[in-house]
Formats: sequence, C-alpha cells, structure tokens
Amino acid sequence: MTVASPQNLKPRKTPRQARAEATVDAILEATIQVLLSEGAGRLTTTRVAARAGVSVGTMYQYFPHKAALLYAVLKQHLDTIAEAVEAACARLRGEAIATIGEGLVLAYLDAKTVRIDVSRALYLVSADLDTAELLEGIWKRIHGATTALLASAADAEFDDLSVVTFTLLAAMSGAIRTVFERGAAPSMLQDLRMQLTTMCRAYLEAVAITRPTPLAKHRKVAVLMDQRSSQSLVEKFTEVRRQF
Amino acid sequence: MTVASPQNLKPRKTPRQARAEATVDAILEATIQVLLSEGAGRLTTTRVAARAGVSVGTMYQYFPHKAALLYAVLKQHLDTIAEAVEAACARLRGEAIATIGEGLVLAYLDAKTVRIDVSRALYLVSADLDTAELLEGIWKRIHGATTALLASAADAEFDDLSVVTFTLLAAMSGAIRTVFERGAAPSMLQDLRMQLTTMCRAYLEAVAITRPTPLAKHRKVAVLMDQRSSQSLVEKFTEVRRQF
DNA sequence: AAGATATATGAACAATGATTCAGCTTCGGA
DNA sequence: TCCGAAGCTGAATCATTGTTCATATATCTT
Repeated sequence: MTVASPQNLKPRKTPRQARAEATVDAILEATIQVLLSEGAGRLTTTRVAARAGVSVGTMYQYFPHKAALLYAVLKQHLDTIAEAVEAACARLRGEAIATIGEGLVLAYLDAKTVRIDVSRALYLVSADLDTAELLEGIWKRIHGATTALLASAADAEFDDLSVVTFTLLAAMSGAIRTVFERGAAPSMLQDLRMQLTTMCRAYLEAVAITRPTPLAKHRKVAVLMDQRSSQSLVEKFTEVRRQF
Repeated sequence: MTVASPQNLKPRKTPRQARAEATVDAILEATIQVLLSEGAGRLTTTRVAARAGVSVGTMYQYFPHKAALLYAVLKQHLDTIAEAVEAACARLRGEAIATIGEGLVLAYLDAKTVRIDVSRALYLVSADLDTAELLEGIWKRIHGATTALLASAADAEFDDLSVVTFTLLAAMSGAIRTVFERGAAPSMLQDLRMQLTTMCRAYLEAVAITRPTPLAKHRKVAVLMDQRSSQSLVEKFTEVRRQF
C-alpha cells in the first residue's frame, strides 16, 4: 500500500476518444470490484487493470498514482451520496418536523444502503490518502442542506441550529454505518428505520421551540451492478457506449 | 499490507522470563505508536521492531504473523473499552432513565475519548484481518450490559428491549466516532455531551412505558502515554518492571 | 489512403517489506 | 561458577507491487 500523496491527484490526461472514456470508466468500476472481492490489502494496480480488461500501462496513462485512482473513485462515490441527500432535503423543505425526521432517516438509509459495501471498503482505503478536504467538502454540502431544511420546518424553530444539525447527522450516519458494518441482518433494516425515525423525531422535538402541524411523504431507491460476470469491463462499457 | 489470516492468530510462544514480558509489551505499544505517527500504510514489522527497540526476529518469536500482532493489539484495546462500559452499566443499575441516559453518554464518550486516535487507527488496520468474531464478542458484552441496565431502570419498562438497546448503542457510538473522525474540535465535545444526552433521554422516553422518578451522578477518566520520547520502549518497560 | 495523433501493451526495473535461521547473549538455578 | 534453556540479533531470502517506456495498434483528419 502506498503513502499519502499530497499533490497531483488529478488525471494525468483526459480521454479524447470514446474508447478512452470507456477505459476510464472500466478502471474506476474495476477498482471498486477488486476492492469488494479481494479486500483492501489485495487491491493492486495489476489486479485492477486485469479486472478492467486493460493493461497496467493504460491505467497509468490516466492516473499518475495508485492513490490518484483511489481518490477518483472515492470522490465519485461521495458525490453521489451528497447529491442524494441534497435532493431529499429539497423535497422535504417546509414540512413539519415529524415529516422531516422520517424523511431524513429514509434519505440516509437509502443513500448509504445503495452500495453500502462500497462505502465501507472505500472508507478503509482512504486511510493513507489525503482526503481531509474532500471529506470536509462533502460534509459541508450535507450539513448545509440539512441545516437549511431544519430552518424551513413549518412547526418549529431551533436555538443552536448548527449544533442540532451536526448531532443529528452524526448520530444518524454513525448509527447506520455501525449497523451495516456488523453485517446488517435485512430484518434489522425495518426495525432500524422505525427506531431511528422515532429517535430523530424525539430529539428534534426535545430541542425545538414548537408551533402548529401538517403531515408526511415517502420514496425508495435501488441500484446494483453485478460483479460476478466474467466479461471484461472495457468490453462491457464499450458496448454500452455503442448504443448511443 | 498482508492478507487476512484465518488460523494461528495466537502467540507463537509465551514469554517465561520478565525480560520477555517487557519485550512483548513494548512491541504491542510500539505497534500503536507507529500506527499513530506513521499511518497504517507505513506500519511495517521492521519499523515496529525498531520503535520497540528490538529486532524483527524477536518479534517473530512471539507473533507468527504481522496479522497476529495487529490482532493482539486490537483485542487488547477492545477489551479495555468493553470493561469500561460494563463498569459504567453496573454503576448505573437501578437508576431512572434520565440518569441512565446521561450516564451512558458519559461512559461512551469516556471510553472512546481515551485514545480515540487508537480506536480509529486500529479500525482502519482491521480491514484485512479476520476480526468478525472478535468484534461480535465485544459487541455482545456491551450490548448485554446495556440491555441489563435498561431492564433495571427504576421508572420505565421497554417493549422491544433488545432493539432499543441496539439502536441506542449504534447511534451513540456511531455519532461519537463520526465526530472524532472529523478532527474533534475540543469545544464540540461539551456540546456533543449535552446534545447526545438530550437525544438519548428523548429517545428512551419516547419508547418507554413510564412510571415515577429519582436523580443523577458523574465521573471522569483520562490516560495517555507520551510517544515522543526517544527512549526505546523495551528500556522503558523493563524499568517499570524493575520497580516490583 | 496516409500521415498524425491518441491509446494500448506488458516485460523490465527498482523498491519495499514479510519472514527465516544460524549464531550469539543473557538468565536462572544447582 | 557453570550449563542448559530462554531470549535476542539482523543479514539474507523470497515474494510482491508500483511505475516506466519503447513498441505496437487503433482512430481521426484531410
């Protein structure tokens, strides 16, 4: 495993032809798959290249480092999560705190459930990687969106809004992570959703300065890519692109 | 970094002389120090041995693997935490839920605060290590103690006790971890303690079937070993032992 | 169709790190 | 004081992995 890499985390060269774009996508996806199937300790450049159906040299044409590769994958993943949370917050704006509580829990569960394994694996990898600013940025987006959401609550106001948001997010995301790390029993998920909703609401009510009230909403998400296919990833991505 | 190591995580040989015991302690402590000062990626057997003031060969006399070494360190750390939580639970038995809520938060903060950096570093290292059963065992101890505590609450009963405990623990430990991972601002700690207490109480009250009430208690812990001394660790531990 | 540019290849190189072992030192007891 | 056992040493071995580069192939442009 390599050490932290301060500078030059950006791609060495940006793909100009469609072929190259497919290659880059394949490499990114391959990284995740190798991470999941082999573990952080066996995540080697050669293995990633092999899984992607590409040679090592190719990989180094787009990523100056192994670290840069990991950084790219991590960033992509975190961005997805942040977007999901921001979207949920936008949707819930102006609702009552009971609704908001339930909605936030759902949004978080969804965001983390989709590819939770990836979250975990990436988190482990980010150890010796210069991710401080990246994480900070993502956290700010999430914290900001949630703060705005709570400020818009129809039936409550909060004293120390920033601290409340912080605690709420830490507890929720932390709880979810803890649960998933212990090999989430699928039955637990249902319980967890209810319990966290209860906790979230109870906390918000406890720290709020209340007023009148309206009602609730819902939604659901599910995406997954099979990684057991033996077809090389470049082939797959190339095919996909051909369809356009 | 090495791969997962199914069997033979146990010491290759147990120290028979005091000298050897000091050596083993030094190695364990050195592992933690190297982990903290150099990061997981630079945690090599040679470096650990050097920091311990011992040769690599010596290390392999007591640990069959690098993995075994990490396992030993992790186990030692987790045991300490479990003990602290169990003690706190015993102390709080029979109190009112408001007291219990506050007490639990404190116990957790203390347990995790002492050497939180170690917690984090070890967690990262445990990636490619067969720690499933170890973690399971620790979790069971903590969960068990907390469940018993809640069952003993003077002023409340719970329906789905196991689930309540689970959620509570997940949220608290998760929140604390999340906070510390983001470079805990010391001022945040005070806020966090209050907010988590509020959350904990609010949640317990929300899911409880209540009755009459009493009041609260406190405590505090703080331990740290300076790691900046250049004195070799074996020397240090040997000295300590000489005092008996 | 041909040159120019972009992409891809993979053996070779250099660095690092886990692990061993044959010989040395220290300890404890008789 | 002396000997066997326990403990310690560290250069040598063996395996792995990150990274480069000279060469080959594909694609685009005109």
